[in-house]
Order: sequence, then C-alpha cells, then structure tokens
Amino acid sequence: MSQTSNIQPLIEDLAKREQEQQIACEDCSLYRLCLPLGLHRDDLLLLDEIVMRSGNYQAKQSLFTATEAFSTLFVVRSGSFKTMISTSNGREQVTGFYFPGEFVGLEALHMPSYQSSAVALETSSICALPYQKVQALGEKLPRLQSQLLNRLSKELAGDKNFMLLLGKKTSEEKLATYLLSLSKRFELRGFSAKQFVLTMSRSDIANHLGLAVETISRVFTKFQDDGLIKTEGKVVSLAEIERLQALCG
Amino acid sequence: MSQTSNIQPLIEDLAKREQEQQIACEDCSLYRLCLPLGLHRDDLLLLDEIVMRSGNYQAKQSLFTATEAFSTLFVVRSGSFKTMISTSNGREQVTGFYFPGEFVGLEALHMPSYQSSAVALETSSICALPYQKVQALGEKLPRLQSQLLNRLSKELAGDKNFMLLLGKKTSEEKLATYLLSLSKRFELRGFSAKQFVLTMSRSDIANHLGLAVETISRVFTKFQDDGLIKTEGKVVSLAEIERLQALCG
DNA sequence: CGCGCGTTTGACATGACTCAAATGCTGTGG
DNA sequence: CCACAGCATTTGAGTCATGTCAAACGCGCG
Repeated sequence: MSQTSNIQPLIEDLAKREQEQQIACEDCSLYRLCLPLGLHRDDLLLLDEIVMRSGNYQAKQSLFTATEAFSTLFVVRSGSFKTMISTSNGREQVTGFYFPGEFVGLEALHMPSYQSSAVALETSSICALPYQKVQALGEKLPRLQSQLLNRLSKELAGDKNFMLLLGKKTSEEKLATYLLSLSKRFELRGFSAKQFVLTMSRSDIANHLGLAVETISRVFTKFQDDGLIKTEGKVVSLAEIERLQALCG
Repeated sequence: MSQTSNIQPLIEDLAKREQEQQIACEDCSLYRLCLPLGLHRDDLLLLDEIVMRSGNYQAKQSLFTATEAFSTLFVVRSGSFKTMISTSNGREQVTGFYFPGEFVGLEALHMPSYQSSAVALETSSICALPYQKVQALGEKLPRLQSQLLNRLSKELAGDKNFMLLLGKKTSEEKLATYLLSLSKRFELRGFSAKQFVLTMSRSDIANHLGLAVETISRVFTKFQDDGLIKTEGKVVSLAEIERLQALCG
C-alpha cells in the first residue's frame, strides 16, 4: 500500500512531462525503437542535450519542404507523417509514411536541401536533432553513428523491397503487402496487428502504391467482399492475415 | 629527359599494381569517388589494411545471394553489377546497377543476410570490406562513419527518386530518365556523357524500370526514330540531351 | 444542419503486357 | 575460320489491368 502511494506521484509526473514533451530519452516510451538504443546512460544524457522536443504539428502541416535547407533530422514522437517527392511538372509520389520512433529526412543528410517534403497526417509531435550537433556528438560516440547507420540501412532495405512492390506487383498484391507492412509496424509499437487506423487518406495510399484512388477503393471493397478485411472508414481490421500474406505475391 | 626516364618505371609499376589489384586506396584512380574521401593519410593506411582487393568476377557470376550471411561490403573497382530482389513466387526486381566507386550491399548492414543478390554484368573486380572491421575502425575514425552515412544517404535519396519513376512515369519518361542518370554517372567518372556502353541487357533495363522487354525495345526505336539517341547494340549515343531532359517528366 | 471533400461505384479508354514470330548477334565446337 | 545453336532484340497483333472521366454517396467539419 505504501508502495502504491509512493509510486503514484511519480507516474503522474511522468505523464505530465510526456505530455509537455520534456521527457528524457531515457524515460521515453519509444526508447526501444528509437536512436538511443545501445547507448550508455552517460551518452544518453549527452544525446538528450541536443534533442529538441518540438511543438505539435496539426494535420496537413508541413514538417519540411523539398527546397528548404537541410539542417535537422526528425524522429516522430507521436502521430504520423508522409513524405513526398515531385517531378518538375508537378506530379507527386508519396515516398513513405512515418510512425513514432521512425526517422524522417534521412535521405537528405548528404546534401544541402531536403529533396522531399514531409507533412503531418494528424496531430503529431516530433523530436528534432540538429544534424551538425549529431555529427559532433557522433565523433565522441561511435555507437550513435552505428545506430544511425542501422537506421539508414533499414530504410534502404525497406525501399528496395518497395521497388519490388512498385515494379512487379498487381494492385491486389500491392494493397495486401501494404496492409501487412503497416500491421507489422503497429505490432512492433505494441498496438494491435489486426486492427488499426489508417491515418492517411485512400488517395495517399493509392499514390504511394502507384495506383489510382479508384483502384485502391475497388481493391478495398474486393478484399472486404472476400472476407479478408473489414473497413469502417479509416479503421481496418485484418480478418485473415494468412490469406492476405498469400496474396502478397 | 632524365625526368621522363625516371617516371616511366613508376608509371609501369602503378599500372602493374593496378592490374594486380594491389594498389593502395591512396593511389587508386577512384579515390575521388570512393569511401576514403576526407580521410587523412594515416587513416587511409588503416583503411587499406582492411580492404581486400578481391579477384575478378566474370559476367553473370554472383557477388552475393539474398540468403547468404552478410559479412562484407563491396565497392565496385572495375566493371559493373546489378542487384535484384525477388518475391516468394519468383518474380524478380532489378533494384540497381553499380559502377566503379559505388557500394553494393549497403541495405544489408543492419541484418544477418543480404536480402538481395548481386551479379556481375561483365568482367569486373571489387574491393571487399569486412563489415566487422569497418565497424571497429569506425570507432577510431569518425570520418569513416560519416563517409558511410553519406553513401547510405545518397543511395537512399536515389531510391526515393526512383520510386517517383516507378510510380508515376510513363515508359518514355522512364527510359529518358534512366539514360540521363547513366549519362551523369559516367560523366562523373570521367567518361563521355554522350556516348556509353549499356553493360546490362535490355531485359535488365526493362525489369529495373518496371516495364516489359518489348516495351523498352519499342521506346528505344521510337527515341531513335525521333533522333534523340542513336543505338548500335549495347552502345548508345545521346544526340539531344536537352530534348531527353524535357521528356523526363 | 449543410457544405465540401473524400470515397465509392460505374462505364469506358488506353498504355503497357502477352503471345508469337522474325531477325540478329555471340560464343562454341567442328 | 566457319556454321550452327541458343539467346537477345525487334516487330506485330491482340488483350487486359489499370487509368480516366463522371456521378452518386456519405462522413466530418465548421
């Protein structure tokens, strides 16, 4: 009993700090997924010092644009983002969706400007890491660099896989693959693998998968008719993960 | 005169060592493009020690396969390679082509096995970097890590751009974009931007661009009929780079 | 409550694919 | 050194998956 009454204020404090985004990396619920993994306690404090826990973003608010000068790496703290790249004549490709613990903007760290733009899909918050400071800290903490390398490599591997989807899969295979990929990512974050919210619009999904909105809509209804999934607006339930898996090509 | 006679043996020695692939990073003609850029002389010697200048590969010979355990990063020394990834049911996507000074296998460095496979397109040679040793050296040489980060980031940026091609471009835009991208890469290596050899087959190109061989063949002939390019088997000449550029979408 | 955007559905068009066959090239063995 | 086999490339004809256009629907926001 006395234990409970001791702990309670601590929990409240934590919740309050988390809400105010003052929480240290060490105590962050994303610790397991985020950059600091593998760093020692002392190193973490150094990392903490350069992390700017930035204010909230509203849906459709821009995190950065393609032409803007690159200076900062972002990690999603809560909510979700999409990134896009566009042709000179204005066609756009959604290059990725980003969830808590994931880095946005890694493809820019070798050049003067972000080449893509990032936009919040819902009310979201991020941690901002001024890249110059990350580099400086990296000189002292090789494990930090290694973590970054891993992150980049992971994203690269994901993108190679995505090329397979874009280049070789049918519309049904594309959507099945996409839904399962989301499912895995949510599961990794401790959410249900079977039911989740699609924070992005159908048209974002369509664009990302190299399809027309109408096609995505049709495949959604087909999957539903076939009993593979259930949709209610933005909420999807995967009813038959195995059969979906078989559909991935 | 005496100078010439002094230098001549040195040049011959260099050529011989280059041929035998014993040449040090410091003296390598790819220095400008490769990993060591930005390292100090002393650091270079350390890097030299872990680089294994591997034997030749013949056309169609495998550098690594998707299931093989990851242990080594490769840098193309001469020739060219393609990488592929495949679906469970055997469809393949060519994920990239690699020329001298470029890294192959970067997407694997966070996981136990190469997820893609790499194959030589012609007689080629590589430098092999055991990744464990790179990591160990990286602890001492932050600039080495930074270089690696840059490489990864550059490849990532290229892949994001390639998503735009796969997802949003027509067959003509795809081929035009592809030819110009090759042109730029060759130019960077000191070769002609206007005329070069396509070491990969039409079917490799088609696969990479998410098209059928027949389509690629037709677009090649169309471009030729339109006076944009000239082809003679594997040799292409870009006759009107500007107009090609305009076609990129 | 109503407007507007996002989504769904239907009808039709088309770019790229598939299948088929001719042509050309390359490497190999006689 | 030539001839042939086998693969790569080109060309043609017809089909199909997905895109486009159009319209109805409905949910969510103001």
